[in-house]
Amino acid sequence: MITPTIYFKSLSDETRLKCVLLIEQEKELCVCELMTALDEIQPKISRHLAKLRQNGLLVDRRQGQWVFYSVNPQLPSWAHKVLAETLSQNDQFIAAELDKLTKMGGRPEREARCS
Amino acid sequence: MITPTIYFKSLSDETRLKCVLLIEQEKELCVCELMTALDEIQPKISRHLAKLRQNGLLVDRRQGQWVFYSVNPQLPSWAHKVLAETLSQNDQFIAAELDKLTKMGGRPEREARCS
DNA sequence: GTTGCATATATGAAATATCGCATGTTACTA
DNA sequence: TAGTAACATGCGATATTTCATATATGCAAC
Repeated sequence: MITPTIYFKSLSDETRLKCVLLIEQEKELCVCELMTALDEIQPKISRHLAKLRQNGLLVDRRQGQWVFYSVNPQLPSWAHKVLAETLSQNDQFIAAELDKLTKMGGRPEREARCS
Repeated sequence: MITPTIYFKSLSDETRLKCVLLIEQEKELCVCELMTALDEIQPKISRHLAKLRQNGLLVDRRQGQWVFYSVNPQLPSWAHKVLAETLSQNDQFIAAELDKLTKMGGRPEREARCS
């Protein structure tokens, strides 16, 4: 079970926090979409996502060449409420990133998840 | 206004997080009470409280020789809900500290605040 | 197998955070 | 004014985090 310290430490970096909030908002995003949204190089995004996965905040699924990340459905409810509450009152915080995501071309197609 | 990044960075250290949650629970605590509860030396507690004050999470009031810290009433509601939600589902996280606080002798008397 | 794209990780340097100790400040008391 | 208790801060040492670059891995198409 994730501790409050590990949880908040995971959210304490701006890149990681924006990744998590974008994923919370969009349900599922792959590395290349986050690269475009945040305008950051691939290893940087990948490394932060790895930390978020190791710390239990995100889960990933591979579909062909893409790896999609989503919020871990097993997160305790307080942890998920923290994300939902933060997102609901901070649209400005990820507005520019969501805009770039919308304007991005060639986004990968999703197949239905077996969930 | 506090940014989500600064807010979560403030909560990312275990000492700071426990201080904030204890204060949220007890409404108001002074440095020496937090020293006892967390069993940490005074400069360490004081420095973390200073950072929490600088980042806008806490406010302080001096009463005689004591300085009492409480949660900033001007925190945006999402930020306060994060504290309340975290506290409500993690009693174990600060149980030992609350116990030491209860057993502490010679705690300072509070005077009514002019609020 | 080879090429190409998406993603992951290793490495080491640079930046940042945390710490203990010593010292400074403020307030009460005598 | 001197002494004591509570709290704050300056400083150097240490630990942790973040970063860019380079390289490795996994998958699909040919």
